[in-house]
Amino acid sequence: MVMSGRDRPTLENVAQRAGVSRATASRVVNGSTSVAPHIRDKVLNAVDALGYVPNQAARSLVTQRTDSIALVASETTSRVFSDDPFFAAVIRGVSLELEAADKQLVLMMVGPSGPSHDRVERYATGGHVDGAIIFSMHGADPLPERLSRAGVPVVCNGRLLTQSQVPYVDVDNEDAARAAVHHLLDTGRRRVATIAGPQDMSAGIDRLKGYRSAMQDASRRSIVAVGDFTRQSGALAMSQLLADDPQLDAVFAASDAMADGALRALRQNGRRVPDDVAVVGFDDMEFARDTEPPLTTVRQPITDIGRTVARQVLRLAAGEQIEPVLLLPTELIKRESA
Amino acid sequence: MVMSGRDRPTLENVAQRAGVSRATASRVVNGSTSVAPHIRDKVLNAVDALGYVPNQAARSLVTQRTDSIALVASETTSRVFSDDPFFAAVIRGVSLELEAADKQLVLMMVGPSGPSHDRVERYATGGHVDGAIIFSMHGADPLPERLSRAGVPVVCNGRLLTQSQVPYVDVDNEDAARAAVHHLLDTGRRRVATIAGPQDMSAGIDRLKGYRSAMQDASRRSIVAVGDFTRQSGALAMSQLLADDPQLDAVFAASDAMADGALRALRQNGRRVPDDVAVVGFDDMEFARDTEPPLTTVRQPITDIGRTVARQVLRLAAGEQIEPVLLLPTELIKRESA
DNA sequence: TCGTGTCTTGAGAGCGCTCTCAGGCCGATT
DNA sequence: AATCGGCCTGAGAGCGCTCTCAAGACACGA
Repeated sequence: MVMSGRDRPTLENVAQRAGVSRATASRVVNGSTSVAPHIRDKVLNAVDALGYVPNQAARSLVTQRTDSIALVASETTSRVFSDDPFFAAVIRGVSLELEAADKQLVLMMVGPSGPSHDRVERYATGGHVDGAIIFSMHGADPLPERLSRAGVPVVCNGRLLTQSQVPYVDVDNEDAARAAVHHLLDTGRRRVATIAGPQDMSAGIDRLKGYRSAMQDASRRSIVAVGDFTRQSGALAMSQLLADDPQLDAVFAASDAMADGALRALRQNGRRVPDDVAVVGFDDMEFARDTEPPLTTVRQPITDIGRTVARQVLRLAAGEQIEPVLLLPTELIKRESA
Repeated sequence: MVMSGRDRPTLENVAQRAGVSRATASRVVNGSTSVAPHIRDKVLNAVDALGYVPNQAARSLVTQRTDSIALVASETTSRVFSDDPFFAAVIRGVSLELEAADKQLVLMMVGPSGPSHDRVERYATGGHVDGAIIFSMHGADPLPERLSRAGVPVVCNGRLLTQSQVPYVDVDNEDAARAAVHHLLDTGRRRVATIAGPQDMSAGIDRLKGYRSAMQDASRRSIVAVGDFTRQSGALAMSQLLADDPQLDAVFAASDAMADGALRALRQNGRRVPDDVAVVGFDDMEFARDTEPPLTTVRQPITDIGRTVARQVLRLAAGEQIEPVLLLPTELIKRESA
């Protein structure tokens, strides 16, 4: 078995070439200020003459840090692996932030609480990472709490459904949904339905709650169908809603993908948008401005959520206190569908 | 700075508790067969009594392996971070395969040959990973070659545009495109246009080449517009094509997202699909069956590509010889758009 | 001139693990 | 009964790095 790194230069080599001790070479490499300039230069020269790169394993062994953060995502989540690019946007944000801090991103997918669950738990609690970001949890997943209890800095994306102190970053889903529904009501819609997200995820639950509360405020009856954030489920739910209440004149979908599916279903059922039925989505994904008609939707700053959650976990790993809950702002983007 | 793992049990502790030497404990943990069963049991008991998890850093230090593989993706790639879920599907495949081999996935995004490029290179050549998977490269990116030359096992997704021996996994884009165009011609279409992908990526180049070659075979003139794999670019390109040749009766788009954009543009220009214009896409993404009309498209096994590329890099890292080029099959999925 | 304090440098002890090597035990063979 | 061979086990040497601690160098004031 040929190892690529067998002949990689070590700090010892660098020190030798520079004519200093290993300790001094280490100081230079790690940017200590208390090294005489001319010695510093000698070491730096040696470093790039030899193409020296520190061995992370050796470093971790002594520092007890790994400089890497786990990003745990549920593989089954439709938001993660379907035609909803939510996942990519979050990763992007996380990645940007970690890169800036010179940390690595270790991606772990977990199935529905199967063996891969244990694997993640063992890996994370095993000190392989300095912290973990968990997102798109379904149901009352015990993972965040467990990791946290095991001493791993954990920050989640999205409110936890368990009783738990694990900090999280999210938008105010309930409030945002309420705003969307109010917009519909304010523009004269009477029979407003909703296509809710999965009811084992906080985003799904809270947006439905927001819808209900807004409808209650206006003394109107709720008309609900549940999807799973995908286009297909949106189309299906829309058909159901139409069957349930052919008179409905507006629908609030808990994701843009579902809203897009709904648009299709409406079209196929001969309804004009927004003339007959107004549609509001949620996310403001890129494709929302290209649907027919362009989608009025609740923008949430997905990449920012990724960045923020990463920043929080880094702070936590650095021993800082962080806010247990951080809610990022949303904004209703008015286009033509409502 | 409180470290979570400060008091984690070490192999020494396990050995002590089991009343054996550290060497024997190590043997058990690593599944060596030459350990007496009753001793083995004692050690295993100690392991889970203490909740022992091996320290990866220490292990790496001596084995010179890290058990992790880097997945390098170009951040600018529209396929990666737009409404095209290509990225997620590849990751999924890679992840599945690595998980099965108990390897970690380290995700690295690179911008357009900026500082992040060096970072990736340093990191990978620095022995932090056992291998690297590179995908969605733009232009003549020197990264794969450099890493490979530095002794890092590298496998790419997609043909390289540089002269290079770096192995890759892909589909036969040229051939697949040819098949798509032939289908159009065979069904009586005369003026077949194409919306090509970016011409600094092999997938873009090769699919265009396939289109051209099929058109030449049929002695027809090429009608070309170039997009960047996104919906928006597809819509734009379609409008251009329509302006260039109002008589066109078919279009082959190099991605489903662009095909979807094209469908929209066609609709907006009053063309019926497939009656006036037939449309064929490429990818067979999930949404392709829900477009209006459902999209005829070239299916490529994206998740499989991810799996395969992961498998190849693992083999390479294990010192095996691998095929320099591996082409996975495509299939023309006929739906209603053509 | 000598002592004191400050600053830079080097020596060396591990971090937790794997793996080689040698020793010990035991059954088998002559 | 003595010797041989095979199989387990333990001792110990590192892997490459960081960090503590002490020693050396130097400037300064008394």
